[in-house]
Amino acid sequence: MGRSPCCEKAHTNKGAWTKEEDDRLIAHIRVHGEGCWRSLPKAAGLLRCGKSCRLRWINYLRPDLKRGNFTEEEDELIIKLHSLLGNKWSHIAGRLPGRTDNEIKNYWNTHIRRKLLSRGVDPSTHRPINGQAASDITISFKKEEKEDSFGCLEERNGGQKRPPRCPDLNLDLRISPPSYQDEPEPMKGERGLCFSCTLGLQKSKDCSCNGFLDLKTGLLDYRSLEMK
DNA sequence: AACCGCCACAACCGCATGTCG
DNA sequence: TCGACATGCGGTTGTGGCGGT
Repeated sequence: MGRSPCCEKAHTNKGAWTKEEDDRLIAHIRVHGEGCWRSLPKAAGLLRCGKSCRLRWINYLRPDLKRGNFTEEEDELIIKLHSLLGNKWSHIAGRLPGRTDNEIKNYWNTHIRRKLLSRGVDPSTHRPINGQAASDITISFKKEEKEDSFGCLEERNGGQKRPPRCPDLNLDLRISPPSYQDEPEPMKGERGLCFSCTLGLQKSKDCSCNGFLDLKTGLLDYRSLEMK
């Protein structure tokens, strides 16, 4: 279907935002709130397209953004979430309060990729580059389980297998720590993890433990538990 | 001082998805 | 149900800073 351009390109500024443009955008959103991005530039007196305004606000001007370096804990959390979700930056960002998808995407491409490569891990598959079986970051689903919160398990309909509904999710992945089904009970103080928690959905209604990603800093944010 | 290459990150682009009449 | 529109998302590009030569 044909689409009109998102903005009148001939009459819009491009490139870096000026302080004045930032101030105008902030002032407008303070008064009118977020939304109506298409009409916002005109209303705010900005020669920018709506998408540009939205990006600028979401990625840099929002008051709740956490600027500055990523912590080691954030690094590891991003790696874990990426192993589960792939390049779903917005979903990953939803679990890192104060961080944006764009920020995480850039950080991944510039820092974490290199970090994983230096560990001998393929950043896209999270498997060892030398071809060995992945040791601790893989996803596996038990056949008995009916469906996870993302609806990614195989379903059986009249005994027939249906393909997973999340073809873009690497089902060869499993997140550690592994289930204890074939292992001794966890040591006192160690925790087994329910399936919700292995997906970073601690405290969801399905959580049956108090485990995974329970960072001491309380970094996790469950605003976006509902996946598309 | 000038040049070059690399890196980090801000911003853009095109497509997908959601919503509404 | 369909089309138009608004918004969101992920990949890619552009650019400024910095260090090395």
